[in-house]
Amino acid sequence: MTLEVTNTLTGEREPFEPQDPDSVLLYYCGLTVSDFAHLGHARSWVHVDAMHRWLEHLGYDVRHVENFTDVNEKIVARVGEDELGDSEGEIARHFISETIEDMRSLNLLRAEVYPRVSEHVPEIIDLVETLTEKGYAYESNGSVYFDVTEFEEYGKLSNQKIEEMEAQGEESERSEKRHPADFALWKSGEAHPDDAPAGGQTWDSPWGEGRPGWHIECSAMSTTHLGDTLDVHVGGQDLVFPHHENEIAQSEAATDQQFAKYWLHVRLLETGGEKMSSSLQNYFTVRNAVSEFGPKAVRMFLLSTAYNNRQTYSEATLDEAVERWERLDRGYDRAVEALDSTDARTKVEDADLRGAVERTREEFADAMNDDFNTREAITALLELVSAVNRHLDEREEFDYRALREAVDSFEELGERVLGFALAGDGEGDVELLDELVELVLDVREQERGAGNYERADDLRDELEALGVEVQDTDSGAEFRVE
RNA sequence: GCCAAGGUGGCAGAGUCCGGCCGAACGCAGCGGCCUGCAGAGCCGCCUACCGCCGGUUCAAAUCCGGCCCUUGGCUCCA
Repeated sequence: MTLEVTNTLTGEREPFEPQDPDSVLLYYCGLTVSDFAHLGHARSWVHVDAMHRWLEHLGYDVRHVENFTDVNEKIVARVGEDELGDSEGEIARHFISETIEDMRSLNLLRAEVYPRVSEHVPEIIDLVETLTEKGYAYESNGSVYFDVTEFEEYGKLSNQKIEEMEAQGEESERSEKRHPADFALWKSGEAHPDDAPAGGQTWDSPWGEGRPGWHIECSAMSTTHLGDTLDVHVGGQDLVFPHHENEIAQSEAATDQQFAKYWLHVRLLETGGEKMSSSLQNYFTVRNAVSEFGPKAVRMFLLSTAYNNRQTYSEATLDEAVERWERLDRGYDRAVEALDSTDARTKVEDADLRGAVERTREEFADAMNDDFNTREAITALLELVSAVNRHLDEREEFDYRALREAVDSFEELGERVLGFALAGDGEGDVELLDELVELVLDVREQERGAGNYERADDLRDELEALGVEVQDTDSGAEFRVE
C-alpha cells in the first residue's frame, strides 16, 4: 500500500505523488504569536510532525517550512500590557520564544525555516506589485485589494460562490472595495488609524506607509522558501476560508502555477461541544497540559485521533491518554529488560510473538499510509505490547530474536515515526538516580524479609510520591521513574 | 441561508473511500479469576453497540442510494 491523503482541494483521497519523487515541499500555516499556544495548536503541530516523520520514513527528503505571523493587530492590541513589551516586535519575539519552547517540549522535529512576516515585507511588496501589474489587484486610498472577480477559480478550495459570500474585512474597508468579497493585500496606515496604533509597525511602500494584509504573508513566504508550487500545504480547518482560499488566489494569480498540490486540514479540537479557541476562553495551554499530564501523554492524546477527525478534549480523555502512553512505555521497557536477561539467550521460537511483530509492522505502515491514521498506528503498537507481555508472562525462555525485533519496532515506529521518547532515553543523572532508588529498595527488601510490611509499604508509598513506581516481581522489586 | 464534516458500547475512538474477514478494533472505566504478604503492573475471561431515524439496492450494508432529525466547523481574527 502506498500513501494516500485526503485533499481538501478535490475533496477526495488521492495517491500521494510529490513533484519530485525524492522530496516533499511541506508548508504549515503557523500561528499568530499574540499569546501562549493552546492544545488545539499543539494538535496541529503534532500531526504535522507525524506526517513529516512518516514521509521521511518513506524515504522522502522533507523540506518543512512553518511560519510565525508576527505582524498582526492582535499583537498590537497587547502593546504595553503588563510586562509583555512596548512594541509589536517585542511582544511577538516574546511569544515566538515561548512557542518554540512548547514545541520542544512536545518533541517536534524542527522545520527547516520559521519565516516571519516582519522579515519578508520586501517580498510581500513585490508580490502585491506583480498582482497589481497583472490586473488582479487595485489600489484604493493607499490600500491595495485583491479583485476576486478577476480570479475565476476563486472559491475552489472552500466550494463557495462569490455571489453567496458575505463581505470580508472590516467595515471601514467596505467603501474602498469594488466587490464586497475583495480582500486587502496591503493596508494603508493612514486610512485605518486603528490598525497601526502606538507600537504597531508600518513600512514604506509604493502606495505609502502601511502594513501587509492578512493573507499575503503565507503566499510570499512559502514562495520565497519553497518555490511556486508546494507539495503539501497543511493548516487548521478553520483556515480553509478565507485564509487558504485567498492564498491560492494570490499565488496562482501571480505565478500562473498551481499553488499547492495537496491541501491537508487538521480538524479542530473541541471541548464541551465547541472548538477550543482563545476567543471562547475554553482553552488549555500547551504548557499547562504538559506540566499536568506530561509531554508524552499529551502527545499520545493528540495522536490518538486521526488528524482529519475532530477530537474531544476533557480531563477524562487526557487521563486515558496517560494510561495508553504508560502501557506502551512499560511494554517497551519490559522488552528491553528481557533482552538483557539471561533468559533471553536461548534459541526458542515463539510463533505468536514473531507473528505479532510482523503484523504490527504491516498494520502500522498501512495505517500511516492510509491518510496518516495515527490512531490505528498506535493501536498496532499497543497490540505488540500485548504480545510482548504475554510472551514474557507465559514463557520460561525468551525468544531473543523476536524480542529484538519487537524492540526495534518500538524504536523505529514509536520513537522515530510517532515521536514518542520511550523509556531509556532519560536525561541527566539517571545512573545516580537508579542507584539511589536501588538503595532504598534494598532497605525495603530487608524490612520485608523481617516481616515489617508496614514499614516496607511506607517506603513504597514515599517513592511513589516522588514519582518512582515500584513493582514487586518474582525476581525482586522493579521500578520505573515517571 | 450557503459551504464542509460528522452522528458507532458507560467514556473515548477505529472501521465507512474499495459492502462480506464487523454481532463490530485498541484503550479507559467496571466486574470475576490467575499472580502477590498486600498493592501495582501484567495475563485470562466478562460486561455494555445490530453502528442517529425511515425507506431502498444487494445473496450480503456500520459501510452504497434517497429522505428526515441532530451536532460541529467555516462564511469576521483563529491551528
